[in-house]
Amino acid sequence: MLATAFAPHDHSRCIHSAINHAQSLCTQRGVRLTPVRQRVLELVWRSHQPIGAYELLAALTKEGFNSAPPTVYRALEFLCEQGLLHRLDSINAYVGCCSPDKPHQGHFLLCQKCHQAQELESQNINDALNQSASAHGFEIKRHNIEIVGTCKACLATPAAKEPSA
Amino acid sequence: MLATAFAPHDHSRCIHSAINHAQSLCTQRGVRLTPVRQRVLELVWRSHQPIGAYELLAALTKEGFNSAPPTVYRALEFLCEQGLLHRLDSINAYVGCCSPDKPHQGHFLLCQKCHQAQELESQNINDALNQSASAHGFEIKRHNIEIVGTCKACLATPAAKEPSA
DNA sequence: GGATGTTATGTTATATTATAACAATTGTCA
DNA sequence: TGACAATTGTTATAATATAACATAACATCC
Repeated sequence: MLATAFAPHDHSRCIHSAINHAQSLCTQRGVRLTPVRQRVLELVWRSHQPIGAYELLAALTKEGFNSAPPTVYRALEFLCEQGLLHRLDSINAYVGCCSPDKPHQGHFLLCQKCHQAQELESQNINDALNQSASAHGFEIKRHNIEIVGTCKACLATPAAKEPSA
Repeated sequence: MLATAFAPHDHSRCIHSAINHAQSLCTQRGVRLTPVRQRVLELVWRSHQPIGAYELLAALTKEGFNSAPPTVYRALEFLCEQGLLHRLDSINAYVGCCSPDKPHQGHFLLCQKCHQAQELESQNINDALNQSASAHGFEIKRHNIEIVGTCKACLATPAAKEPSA
């Protein structure tokens, strides 16, 4: 799953794995993956394209969930706290986390053309950040790394391209 | 100027230098640093603490500038395009750029305590980002690197501390 | 100087994103 | 079962950002 957001793949496995993972993590941690929380997680995982709060809200409404903004923001907050989602600040949108069992902040490649997001976990980036921070005596709490550009698949296809999953 | 946001310094020199720099760059480029644009730039440079659009708007209003949201957003857009400001996506705020003459995207240390922002330009970070991107065949257009935590000065002072400039 | 095109600003309205505050419900567990 | 905690419902509003169109300022060519 780790490096496939931009490439065609069996996305149902991503969803499945994410939900299973989430369920067992929440059980382990003694927190509750309630119906609305699980549904939000599934909706975010429908694709590798980050999704906004109000788009999620619309989807929930359509499915008959009660839904006002706080509903979805609370679910998103919970899921982010649990490391099941990441928020992408540059686009006010959320994307599923690829390895929620180990706490981390993601590094993201965001394709401007197909709008997929690929999460990276680069030790080199972490090292470089830590080095810069410590050179300034700065103690890191969290970080946000968003790299915007064009993905390999979109570079290869001159015409506009639809998201692959 | 480059490494002093978190430390006490003669901030009037930062402001002065930023404005002079901006004026000569705009002249060079044949673009206009109009009164409202220059004033917004000065207001952002009042400190190293990133400032939001509506706070700028309030300041402009107070000074008798015409001001509705588009006024300030347009000025901010211009200044960002010219590389005179950076936008910090994680806090919806703007901060002056320390080296507007060479095009770059900044890397920022954001202190949660004193709310100052320190811009970095780390070749190691750039290298690590480029390496990760090219490993995925990804072409970088721009990036946003925000590191949140506690600065040296605030780590040294147990009590709450006011911004130094 | 006046006509003309371009850039910038003024103005009104509204879209988008996010949270506060309090009430009701559900889950937990002694 | 009662009591407390966690979650969700509900209403209202705050905070951030842009669309759309009108007007004004500037440039420059004749």
